[in-house]
Amino acid sequence: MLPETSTGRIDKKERSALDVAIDKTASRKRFKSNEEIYGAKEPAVYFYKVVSGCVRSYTVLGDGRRLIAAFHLPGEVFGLEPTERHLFSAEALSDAETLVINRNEVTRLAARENAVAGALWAHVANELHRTQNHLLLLNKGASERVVSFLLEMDDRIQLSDENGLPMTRQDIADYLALSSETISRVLKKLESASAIALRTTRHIVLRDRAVLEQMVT
Amino acid sequence: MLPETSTGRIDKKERSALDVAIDKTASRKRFKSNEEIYGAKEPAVYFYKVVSGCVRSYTVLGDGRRLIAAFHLPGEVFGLEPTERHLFSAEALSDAETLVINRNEVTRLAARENAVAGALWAHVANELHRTQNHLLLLNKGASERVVSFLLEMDDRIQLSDENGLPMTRQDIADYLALSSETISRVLKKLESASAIALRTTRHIVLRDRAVLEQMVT
DNA sequence: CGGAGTTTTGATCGAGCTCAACGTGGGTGG
DNA sequence: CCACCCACGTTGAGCTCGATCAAAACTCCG
Repeated sequence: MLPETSTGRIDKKERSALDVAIDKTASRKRFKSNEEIYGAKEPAVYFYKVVSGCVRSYTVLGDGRRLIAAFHLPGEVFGLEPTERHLFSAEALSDAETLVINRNEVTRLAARENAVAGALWAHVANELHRTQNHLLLLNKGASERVVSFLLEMDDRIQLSDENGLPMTRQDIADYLALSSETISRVLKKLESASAIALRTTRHIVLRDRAVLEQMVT
Repeated sequence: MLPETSTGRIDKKERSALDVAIDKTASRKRFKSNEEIYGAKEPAVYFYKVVSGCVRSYTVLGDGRRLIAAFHLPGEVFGLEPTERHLFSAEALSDAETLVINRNEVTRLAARENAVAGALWAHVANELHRTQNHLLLLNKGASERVVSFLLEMDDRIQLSDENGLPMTRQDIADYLALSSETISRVLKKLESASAIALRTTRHIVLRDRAVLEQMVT
């Protein structure tokens, strides 16, 4: 028990234990661009694993602004909340293919198989870690937020000419709690400083990772 | 498994299961005002339960600003991270008495007793829920943050003439990511609107909860 | 090509920060 | 018991960063 992932990441062994559980019970489902996968406050009957495409988890604040809590890329599990109801809504960013898993089946399995229980624990721990990082992010300046985002995305997908961002400027803005105009301006500034290159709007290449990393402090 | 606390709160049964575990193994330790309990990145060998006084979990950002992640009041458990090392530092706000629990002992117990494992799960789930709320908080205006804080504190301790806040303005500021000056000004404004009364600096009374609750939206 | 959604760019505005000065109250030693 | 003291809190003035508003430019498809 208590899988002790010092990095906060799900490690290989646990991931495969959960994967096995998922493969046993999952069915496949496709979502079109901007299609809702589930809404906040709905009973969390299912959770999901991204096969292809990209998904956003978000909530709409009282004043109508949208806060994106996370982007979910292929291979990642989302919607597996420790509560009975979803806290966030989820939508496909682009056309997306997912595996749909019945939550109860997996939790029943977890009661018998320790490895699965460990994987679930690790997943929540990971989620907590992510959220804490997001919290720290919002206490930084605009440039630092954008740079953190770029570095994070470059870790998760390889940013290159062939491999662009799956999300719009507005999505980035809502993730970083900035306006889309500010995203534009910061990116421009980073390009002028030749820390990045903007091949097209979606294709951003990190030119000087060292400089970028030292900006986030 | 998966204790399903829809409120995100640890429910009675689970709390007592963890309490029993704590009572079996805990020793008592006192900390003086502002004394460090543990530092960020230290191995998380122990976790704690507040008996009396108040504790803050915080981190210091790159630019020297301090972000308080949580205040821990009597009865609450803190330092029980899902990672091998503490993510935050913890200090006593005031003179505080705590129970110190060896983490391994409890996790070993959890491997055998399902109720204890459930309590641990619930604790992390609760922590996640808290952090998510904190995240949403930082996307609101200054007044809304302060009001949210007051309502939260009134839920946790009864704010009254006899029962003041345990923390300074600066602590509140670092929790809400505002300056202490802004805290002062907002409190003043709320008093002028007779939504609250400032008996002394630490003794704040909520006069019109309805108005306050409708401010946070 | 054309048209709608997205991105960029510019100009202005404002919430909250910073810096500085002043007030206050709780604790300590005489 | 009082006076002093020093950390804490309040108040004011000006500034800054990023939001907002407006409009032009680009891009992706039909």
